[in-house]
Amino acid sequence: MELSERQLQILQAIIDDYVENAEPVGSRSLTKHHDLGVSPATIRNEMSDLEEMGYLTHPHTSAGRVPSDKAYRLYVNELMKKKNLTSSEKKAINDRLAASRDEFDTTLRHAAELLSEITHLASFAMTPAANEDTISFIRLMPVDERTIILMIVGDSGNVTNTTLRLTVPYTQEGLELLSKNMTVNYKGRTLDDVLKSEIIEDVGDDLEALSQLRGSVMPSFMRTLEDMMNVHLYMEGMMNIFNIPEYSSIDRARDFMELFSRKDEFTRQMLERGDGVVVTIGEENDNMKDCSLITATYHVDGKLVGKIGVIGPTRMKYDEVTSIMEYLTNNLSESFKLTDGKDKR
Amino acid sequence: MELSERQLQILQAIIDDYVENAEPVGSRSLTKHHDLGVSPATIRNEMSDLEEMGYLTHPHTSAGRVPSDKAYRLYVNELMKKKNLTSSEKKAINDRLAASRDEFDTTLRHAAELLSEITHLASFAMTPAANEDTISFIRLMPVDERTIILMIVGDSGNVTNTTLRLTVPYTQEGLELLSKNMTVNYKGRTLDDVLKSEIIEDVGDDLEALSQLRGSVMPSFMRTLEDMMNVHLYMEGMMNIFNIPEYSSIDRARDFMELFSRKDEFTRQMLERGDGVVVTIGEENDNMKDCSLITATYHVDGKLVGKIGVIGPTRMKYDEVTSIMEYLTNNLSESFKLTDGKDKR
DNA sequence: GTTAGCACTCACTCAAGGAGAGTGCTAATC
DNA sequence: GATTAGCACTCTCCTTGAGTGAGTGCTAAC
Repeated sequence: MELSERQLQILQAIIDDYVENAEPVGSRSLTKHHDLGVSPATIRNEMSDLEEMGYLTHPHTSAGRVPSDKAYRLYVNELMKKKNLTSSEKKAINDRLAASRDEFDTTLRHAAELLSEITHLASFAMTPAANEDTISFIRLMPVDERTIILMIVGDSGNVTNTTLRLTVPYTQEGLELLSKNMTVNYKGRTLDDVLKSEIIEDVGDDLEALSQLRGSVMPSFMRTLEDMMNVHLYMEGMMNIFNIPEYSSIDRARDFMELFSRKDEFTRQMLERGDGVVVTIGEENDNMKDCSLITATYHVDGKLVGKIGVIGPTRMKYDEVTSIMEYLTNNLSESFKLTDGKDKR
Repeated sequence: MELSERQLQILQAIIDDYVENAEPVGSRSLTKHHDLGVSPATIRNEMSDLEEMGYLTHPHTSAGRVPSDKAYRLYVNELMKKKNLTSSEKKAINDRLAASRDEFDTTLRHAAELLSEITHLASFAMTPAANEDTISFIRLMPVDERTIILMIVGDSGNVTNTTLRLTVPYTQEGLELLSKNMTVNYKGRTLDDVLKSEIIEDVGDDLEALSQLRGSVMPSFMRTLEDMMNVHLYMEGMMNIFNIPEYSSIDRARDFMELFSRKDEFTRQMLERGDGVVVTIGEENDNMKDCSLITATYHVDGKLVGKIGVIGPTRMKYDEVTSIMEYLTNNLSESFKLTDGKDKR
């Protein structure tokens, strides 16, 4: 069952040709484009064997061969070599990410943009799942007589704020007291933990007015926590798929696009994937059985984990794409180190 | 050149049929579906006149008639009647918007979602252009020894924050001093004004350390102001266009989608449009000459102006869409009143 | 002014035929 | 025994042409 050296060589050649041209490759054209040292007839015999082993398929009798998912899997696991990015590619990545270094979500969106520009495929970037992030402090600030701002800051630097319209009046002192009170209660606890816990009616030295204020603020507090935990998903380059022969029929294109309109489901699926560069090919995916999906993880502050990804036809340049993603995630992780080297707590 | 009553009736019938079926309508089928009281031959004569006047076109000799942009314009200006939304439609809109009343951007996104769900077209919502918004206060808050949060609050309730990584150390007092200092300098000024002004090196009672801190903060401050001014664009229902016969070819679909991938350009164009419900049909648009575009404006705090919009083929149900948008924008404006009735300054 | 009748036009569908790329098998060759 | 040349066969794709049907435009009658 082991493939011979020559079979591997032929398989690689077929994959190369097919990835390039998106058309079934025949024995004769293969010998033309590659120096394999044997005649088409020999290629045919080998192709026939490879097909029997499940590495190639046949759209119809008189067509050339097409690599199967199994072939791509073999290629990804054994055959492909890491590509080195050119220094201009590296520079483009570095420049684009550096421009927005201190704005987390913007940086991520740029990463997704880069990914789709370089690979000419659809790409996405997700913020980390923040349920393990811990609360650093909570602050309430006045805007006008009926409007306040609620701000929650996590230890990872994750910040969310909401503008609240109150139905009860408030005082500056009331806000400060409640801010401190909430910070004391929740500091150091994970978002997940706080969200799941009962709302604590800490009556300690509460005044009547304060407890009213708390009552108005708590529902929004919980909602904001949830939003803070939510993974944000940025998608880029969806248009690219229109240029890919695989999706040149309107129905295929629609199917492809619909995967992404269900953002929540898509996000959930992506979260389940492992760390590092993960490649899933065709049938290996739960839905999108005619796509390949490559994800890679980056780290924030060495702790929280976010993902970026690329989606395209199974016929894609796995070597290039994985190499770019590796470089990109390393770069992101480096950017997102909060305090260089030191543990900040 | 004035159209007769019968011609208007026929034109309306043709528009109705064509909007419904997306197929050129012939004289015979028109008499079948509408009670016009005349024979197909008469219809043909009238159609011929209408075509001469530019209200109808002919894909080819032996096909039925298709309304021209001019016909839709006439329809929108003269013929169409306002549709009343059913109470269940109204309820759906009210419920969906009420659920997120205090989170501005979320509410807007929901509005766009609603719009595309009801109309089955592509839709968008834009936050107001905030260059006229004035600064209420600025605050700097510590996170850890190298990280602070910069928060800018506008008088309209517009809040933006950024996490900054400092290369210089800071003190709590330094942050507070700088916050106050910046607030005093910028309070009441419009974002536009501040962005355009030179960075003021207010050396008054500045310490050396403070001026260093200011130096690190100012570039991010400016960048954050810019972000705050930026119009956010939420697009929904792009997938809907796959179900529209006009865009059933991959090329047309691609052209359509490409309009939206250029978000900045698109936003700029939309900002130029007038207030209230604005309908532009086919050739009346600068690009997207085969689409119609309907926009409507909502108000925040009676002052800032944002837009929502719908894009589809010129063949669309103008009466329904405009009615829904009118209802929706009224609802949004109502939601976004900060302090009911009273002027808050 | 309206209508019936009829010739004509044009897109669309379907089947048939030819071209081209490729396979699979067999027999000859190295 | 592996490799190769040769050839019949298969299947898609493209083109062509005939047939169909919806619709118009014109003319003559009402």
